[in-house]
Amino acid sequence: MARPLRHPTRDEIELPLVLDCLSDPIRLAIVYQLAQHQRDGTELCCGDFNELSGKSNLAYHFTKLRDAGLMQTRIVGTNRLMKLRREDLDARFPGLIDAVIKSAARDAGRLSLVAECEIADTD
Amino acid sequence: MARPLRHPTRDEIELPLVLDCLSDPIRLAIVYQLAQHQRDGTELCCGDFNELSGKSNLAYHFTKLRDAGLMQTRIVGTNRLMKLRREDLDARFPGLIDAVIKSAARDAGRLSLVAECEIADTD
DNA sequence: TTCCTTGTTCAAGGTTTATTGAACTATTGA
DNA sequence: TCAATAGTTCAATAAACCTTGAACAAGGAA
Repeated sequence: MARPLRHPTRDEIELPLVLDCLSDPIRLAIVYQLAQHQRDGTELCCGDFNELSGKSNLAYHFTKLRDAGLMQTRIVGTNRLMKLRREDLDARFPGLIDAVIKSAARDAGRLSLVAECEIADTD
Repeated sequence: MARPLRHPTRDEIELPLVLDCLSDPIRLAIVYQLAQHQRDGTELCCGDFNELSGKSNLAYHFTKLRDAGLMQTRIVGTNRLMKLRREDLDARFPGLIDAVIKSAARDAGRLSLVAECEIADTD
């Protein structure tokens, strides 16, 4: 399981692939949650998204997000810690991720960006 | 041919559908060209995109763009005049279209946003 | 009217996608 | 060593997607 994961370099990140990733509701929710937790420096692991779908389906979406250059994954023990590649994305496509995250936040009601229980406790 | 075309209202425009539209290279090129010509108030007709693909394939993409709320089409004689729904999009998703257009412009080389001949005469 | 132009619609095709469950690997902890 | 945990990979399936060409509809010009 310690196979090195391939990530595209900054320059290899392609706009259509990024937009395609963001156009899927589950992937948008993943990116949204990564963006939220990025602000306090937290990395998330696969299990943190279990409310969004089944494990194998999530693994499929994680691969797409990693291949498109949206997120970085590092392996720590039996966990995968993931974070948004914000600096790279901002450098390649200034303002894009920001606009998407903010637009998603405004439409949070229709988009189901988080699990039901997480919506409940908005303390 | 004078059937009224259905356009979603501003509020009905959905983020995932918009991003999905923009993730296809042909549709991104259409939106890009609409955005360029919008600045001088020009509307474009279907034929203006003939270099991008065949007519029936373009009609398919036009329908998707219209259904997603990205562009408005009005019928004038035997032509369809199309424009970007910039105000509606900016109201729903501030900064998004701008970031996408600018990112596309930067990557113009890889994206083939215009026909070969148009790239040639950059006068 | 007749033809030409503009553009849509339809059916068919091949491709890619998202989703599932079962089987598997690797690490941790008892 | 053994079991539990975290996550991947594989095969299968149904749905959606993009593309093509042929047939169609409507307006403008001769």
